[in-house]
Amino acid sequence: MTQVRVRFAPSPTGFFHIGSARTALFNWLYARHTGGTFILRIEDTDQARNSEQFLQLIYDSMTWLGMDWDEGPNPNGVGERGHFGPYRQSQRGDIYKQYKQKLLDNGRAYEKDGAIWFKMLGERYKIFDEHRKKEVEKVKIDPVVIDDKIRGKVERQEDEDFVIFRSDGNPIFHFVNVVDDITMQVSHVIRGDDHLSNTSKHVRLYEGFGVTPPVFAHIPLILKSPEMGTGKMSKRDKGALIEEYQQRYFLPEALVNYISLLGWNAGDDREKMPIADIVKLFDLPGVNQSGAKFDGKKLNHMNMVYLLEQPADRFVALAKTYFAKQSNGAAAMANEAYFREIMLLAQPKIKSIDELGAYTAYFFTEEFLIDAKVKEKVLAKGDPKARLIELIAAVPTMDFSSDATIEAGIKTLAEGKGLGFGDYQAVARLAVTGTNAGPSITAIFRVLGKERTSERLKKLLVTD
RNA sequence: GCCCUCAUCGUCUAACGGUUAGGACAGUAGAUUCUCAUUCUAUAAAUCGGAGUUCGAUUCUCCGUGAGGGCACCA
Repeated sequence: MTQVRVRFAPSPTGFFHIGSARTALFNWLYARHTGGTFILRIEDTDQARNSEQFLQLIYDSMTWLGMDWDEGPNPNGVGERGHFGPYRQSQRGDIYKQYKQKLLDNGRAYEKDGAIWFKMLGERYKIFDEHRKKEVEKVKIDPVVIDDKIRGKVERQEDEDFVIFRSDGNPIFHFVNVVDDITMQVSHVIRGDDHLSNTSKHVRLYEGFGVTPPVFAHIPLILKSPEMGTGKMSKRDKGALIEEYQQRYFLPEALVNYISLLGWNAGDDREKMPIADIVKLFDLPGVNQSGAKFDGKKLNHMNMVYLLEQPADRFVALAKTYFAKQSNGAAAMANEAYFREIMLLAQPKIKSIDELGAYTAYFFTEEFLIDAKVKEKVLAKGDPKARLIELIAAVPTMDFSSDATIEAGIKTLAEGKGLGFGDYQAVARLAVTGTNAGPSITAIFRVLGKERTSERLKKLLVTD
């Protein structure tokens, strides 16, 4: 068994999207599963569309998702690792020239109109192509048979010469892709289904170089969800960009877990599982053949499940990075212990980190908003004003040392009036948070302290 | 138009040719907690159509249909 060498070969011509991430992930998983090598190769031959910004985004996204590469440019873009470089196609011009010459020398390439064409072998004839509205020259030739690890045997006729070097001197994708895979000794090409039709070209190129092609494995595409329309997921679709999840403070391991399930499963009912288990179980024959529609709701759910089980320290650290980026810096500047206490109250209640701001706002300012609808609702029920007055009177003598003592205090008050805890809860919550949602009211009282609790209760009474 | 690929609940997916076609997300209905969220319980929901092969097809074959991809001096 030869050593597994796989590569992920993005081009820095746009945002890093979920389809790219999944292709990268399947390559990475296969490398880690087999103990092979994962190569990151930058396909930046399209000088008109490349950008340094997008190149950096590739490094950042890969790193954030936890997909480390054994060979390729360094994550900071300075220098590189591995012995098969350079790993940026823009720096491999000499290698391409050399390989172009090989084809020129062995008669498999020729020049026409300033471009270099790859020559198919066989009897030639001309035919008018209705689709392209021009006459094309075709070659009578046997179909290429691709023994795909995921799709099985696929046959396709490749019966036209094609350009491998543009007249401006730059090589074309098919050519560089194959040359790089040869020189980097790539053993398995795992890529999107959209390349399946190209593969016959690639096989002919390998043949032209006299090299045995690698194993191919074409994974199904990620499609738009029904509400987004039809077709494959594109960079313009909502939820398609990795960057977006990073900015929304999704947990990368949740995102990785979710996308691993798009076209693959563990073989049992398990869905949420640590990356080590996915690595252990992942294999090419287990990959599905049909396209998977993207479901943002399931991803949200996965993220929530991961968030709930985060250790306190990691959650608080995540919350800190989130608040540090918010325009209102009050939370980020808050006392460490106070901040931590609040975040841990919020953790079991929120579905994503980016809800934290709104969810905990009232802890960090006295100028929090009162939700008008909630207010209307709460004030319409029972005699909230009387309850408020009673609370204001009772709070100064209550024991604020723990949730339990506060609960006892309110219950004592309630019992004295022949009422229940619930009769005070809603109006108290409205007064101190402005909402009808949040952690337990006793915890909020305790964290706010007697002073601020009293102030807020009084404030509502006055403004009411 | 030509070529390639695919086809199980709305969505992601299980099911050696023999199951009451299973799980998860999203629905719906209840229960629980001081609110909200979580959680729990219940519930509805699928084998694209037609031929064949077989004692028996979700599963194998063919034909339709539908969906996706490709057909560049883009990657």
